[in-house]
Amino acid sequence: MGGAVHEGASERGETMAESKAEASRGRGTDRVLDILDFLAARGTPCTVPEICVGISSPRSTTYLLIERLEARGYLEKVDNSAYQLGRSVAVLGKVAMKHLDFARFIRAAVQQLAADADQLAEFVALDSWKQLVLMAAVARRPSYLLSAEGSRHPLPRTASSRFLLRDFGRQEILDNIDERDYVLRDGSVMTPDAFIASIESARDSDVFALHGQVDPHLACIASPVLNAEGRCLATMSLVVPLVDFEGRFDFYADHTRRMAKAVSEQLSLIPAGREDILGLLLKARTD
Amino acid sequence: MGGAVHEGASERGETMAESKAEASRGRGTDRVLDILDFLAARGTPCTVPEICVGISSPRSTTYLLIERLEARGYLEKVDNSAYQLGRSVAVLGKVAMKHLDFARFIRAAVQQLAADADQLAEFVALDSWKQLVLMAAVARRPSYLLSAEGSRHPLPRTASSRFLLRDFGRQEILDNIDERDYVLRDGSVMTPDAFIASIESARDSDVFALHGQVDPHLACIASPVLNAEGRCLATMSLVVPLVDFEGRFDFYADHTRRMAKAVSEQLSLIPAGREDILGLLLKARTD
DNA sequence: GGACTTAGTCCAATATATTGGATTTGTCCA
DNA sequence: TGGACAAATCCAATATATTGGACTAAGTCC
Repeated sequence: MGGAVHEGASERGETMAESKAEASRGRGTDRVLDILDFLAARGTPCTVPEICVGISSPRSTTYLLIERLEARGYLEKVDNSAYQLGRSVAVLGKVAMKHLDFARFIRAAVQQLAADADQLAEFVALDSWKQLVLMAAVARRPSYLLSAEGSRHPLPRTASSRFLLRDFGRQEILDNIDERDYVLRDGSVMTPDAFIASIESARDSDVFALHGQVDPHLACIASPVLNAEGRCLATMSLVVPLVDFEGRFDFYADHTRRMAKAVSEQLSLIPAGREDILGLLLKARTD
Repeated sequence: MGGAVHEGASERGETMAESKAEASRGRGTDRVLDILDFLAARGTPCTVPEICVGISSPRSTTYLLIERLEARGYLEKVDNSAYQLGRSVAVLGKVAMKHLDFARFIRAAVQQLAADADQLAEFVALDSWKQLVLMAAVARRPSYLLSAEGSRHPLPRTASSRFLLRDFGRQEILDNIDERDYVLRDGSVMTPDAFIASIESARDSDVFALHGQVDPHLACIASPVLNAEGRCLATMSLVVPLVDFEGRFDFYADHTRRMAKAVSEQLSLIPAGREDILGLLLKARTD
């Protein structure tokens, strides 16, 4: 949505403009939720005009609704005239958190994936331009693998990075990744262009596998965790000894994909660009 | 609001019922927030009919609004047909919590009170039919006082209890308080009836003081922290050596009252009967 | 200090959200 | 199986929430 629109010929343009577009009225209930979602997505206080453009609603309506939300403690005015989510929302969230334990759900998913595949499973996100392992679970067999929660890896070495970097611009990627990170485990060097190309090649896939990049004896397979708009928030990933991996790509891919989808549903409403919320949700201690 | 209403004579009652009440239409935006607040106040999943009576709204409207809320992740269906607050609300709450640190505010208030009065100040709630000190702050002078965060005291000994028990029924109070708790510090025994009477006597006050009950050399003064409906959620309290207290009641009462009011504003939207939310809010670790 | 931009308020016209009640669907038990 | 009750859906009538635009207030910039 929002792509460039082909302009009609100018003489026709007038005619089309004449057609009463009859933009239908918005609904108050939707607008109220739009306002809340918008402020959550921003994360910083916003003025009423900012909110107006952010949710594209008329000024009169917006002022009215914001007044009502403020009266009920859903919004609070900070400084002079910027609003942010209010105490009612905080209380509501606390109550919601009692039932909804995101951290537990994701951990269960990681453990399930580890059990299903009988391999090391990870839940991975982007942090400071490294791959950060947020959760990891080993299968029942004892694992010699080094990956642990909290560990960071250079992005070009990881399968997950192909999805995690998908929504960044080429230049941004080139600017932020340390050039030492392009040195792979076997000592060979990947060119930034090859890396970008690799990211592009994964754009339309829902799994991506690397063999021997992290470790010469390991394969790594990842599947993206997406929000409602299709932005990649994180990945589910398996680390598999090459000896197990041969000829079983589909098996591992299927399980990884399935769990990534399940987690995506849970996290689908995290707004694009607010992956920090993911961190907050995982830190939740609910009782 | 909600006090007992004098019924008119029965024959007049009919006449009044006849008057076309012309109940004006409700507003969708309000109803949406009503639903969220109601579910937060309940804390358990509710069916649509339950919500209808809970917020007294027509069925058709309620089904419609709930459907919209569910579509946006603000509500989730559990089991077959009961709803509870959804993941959107949890995310919203997380974001709101970044700005709104209730724990910090209350702690600041307790410390302020301690500094203003130059005495031990406490933020106190009811827990398992004891008085629980949730937060405490000492004035700049070193204090020999024993009170500490997490400590529990028998209710009849405390000034705070007169407010904390205000909204409970006589029988409930009698049933739940251990009879040993009626033994005061000096060894004398307060009768349950005297305790109930004491609670009643404090009902219309916004401060209550006890001399020498907790300790023969101490006075204790408390002021209630109220929610929007006037329910007592907690108290702000000062513990003062009797030697300092003499002739300075107004000074201590004023400060205690003022801080209790300030905290009340912060907590005013905690629903009656959900004091557990207070615990959740205080535990919030926001970064 | 005057012109210009941005923020906020107010109001009448009308598109539509809300509503009661009828209807259908589901559930429970005899 | 059927009868009774509750839950959920549907629908037309109308009360009203939404809206554009006019208007005022408040900054901002030369």
